[in-house]
Amino acid sequence: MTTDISAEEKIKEAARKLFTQKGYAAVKTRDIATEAGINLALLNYYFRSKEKLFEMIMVENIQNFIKGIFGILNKEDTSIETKFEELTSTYIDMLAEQPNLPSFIFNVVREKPDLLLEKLEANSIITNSYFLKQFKAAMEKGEINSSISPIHLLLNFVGLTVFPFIGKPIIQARSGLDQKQFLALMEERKKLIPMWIKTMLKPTN
Amino acid sequence: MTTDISAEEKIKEAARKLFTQKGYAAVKTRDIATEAGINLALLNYYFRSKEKLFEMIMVENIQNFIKGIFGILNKEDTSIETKFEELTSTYIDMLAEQPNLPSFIFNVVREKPDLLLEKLEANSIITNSYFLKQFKAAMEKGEINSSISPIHLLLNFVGLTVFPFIGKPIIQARSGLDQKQFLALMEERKKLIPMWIKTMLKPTN
DNA sequence: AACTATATTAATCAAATGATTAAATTGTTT
DNA sequence: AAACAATTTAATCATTTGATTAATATAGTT
Repeated sequence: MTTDISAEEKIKEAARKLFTQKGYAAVKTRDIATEAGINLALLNYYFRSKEKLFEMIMVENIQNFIKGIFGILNKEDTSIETKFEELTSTYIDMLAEQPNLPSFIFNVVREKPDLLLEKLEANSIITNSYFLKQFKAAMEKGEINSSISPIHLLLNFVGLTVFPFIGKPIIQARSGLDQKQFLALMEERKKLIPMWIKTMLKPTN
Repeated sequence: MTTDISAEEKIKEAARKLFTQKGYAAVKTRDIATEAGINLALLNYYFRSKEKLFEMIMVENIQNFIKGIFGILNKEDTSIETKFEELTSTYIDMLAEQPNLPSFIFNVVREKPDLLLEKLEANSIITNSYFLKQFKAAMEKGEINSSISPIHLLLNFVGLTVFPFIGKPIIQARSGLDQKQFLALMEERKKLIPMWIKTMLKPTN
């Protein structure tokens, strides 16, 4: 017996699924209504407009995407390496459950550039983090390869972690990996990525 | 004096620009007509339908994305390391000129999953390449770290190279890098990425 | 010039789409 | 039960959107 969900919830979940999968323009209000199994008018009754509904989903998706980072980046008693291990593990678990979050987010920038960037303002998570202080300190002490700037490191970490999920549909189609095998690969990467990052950070002497 | 371009060309270029930027559903035929400065009916006169026009652009975009790989992967007289250097350089140059090709391609899979994957069938570039033979041979000889499978390597290479361009709008907005600075960073990566790949490949003894 | 094929335009169509309305149903309070 | 508010529905609107048409203009051919 499926728990009795309110119409409002049904709409929101249908909208989340479709918007996250296909973006804004490709999803029609009638698609959402059908997916939710409700009358089209209820969408406007509860959420005023398609636009408003989308923004709501978008904000939640962004929060899902960046929550979990904050705590890790600001721990004062873990090493840089440990932080990368925790970040990788947290991210891969999250992406395994919501594999098209990254595509969604990068796509909002394409479809509605202003909208996302404006909502993203509040996000100074990284620049204000304890992690960054820690990183700079290690760099001054010469414990870190100074030829790799923090921005390269960030690009690398996010690229290594997030990219496989963006490319997932193509990868699976081309390689023939099924869902299980794909997840097993990602599980492997939980150990591999921090290792790779570690070697990148190692000072060249 | 702008060279006199035919209406057909104007439409195609406008379509390429807009579709590549925003995907299929978000672009309206009238947007294309306006961008091209032509009468709406000409779009259908020359290209039958929005769908046909889109497919044409898509195929060309995919070809742009994968051309250039083939030659490099099948050279019989270059080392694995050299191949990665050439791939990185070729790719970053190409992406610098067409930064939203990756977003476009990954997005087609979202909007029209069947369409892209069907067109992608012909693409067995990697699996049939001389590179793969070379790679497997090196692995058997123990010249390569056997804990990293070719698929991880591919994910890493593409992730490190392509991801920054997918994330470009967000990265620029958050970091304040201008176009010039961003390109300088990517230029740096031409040397860095092959180096990182190299250390990933190094056997752990 | 007369003819023909091609290119271009303005006007219009039909379907799709986001949104609203008024009526009907259900739920809650008195 | 009566009265009221909240929810849901079917019908409808006004725009948007992809596409077509018929008329006109342009260029090329005889």
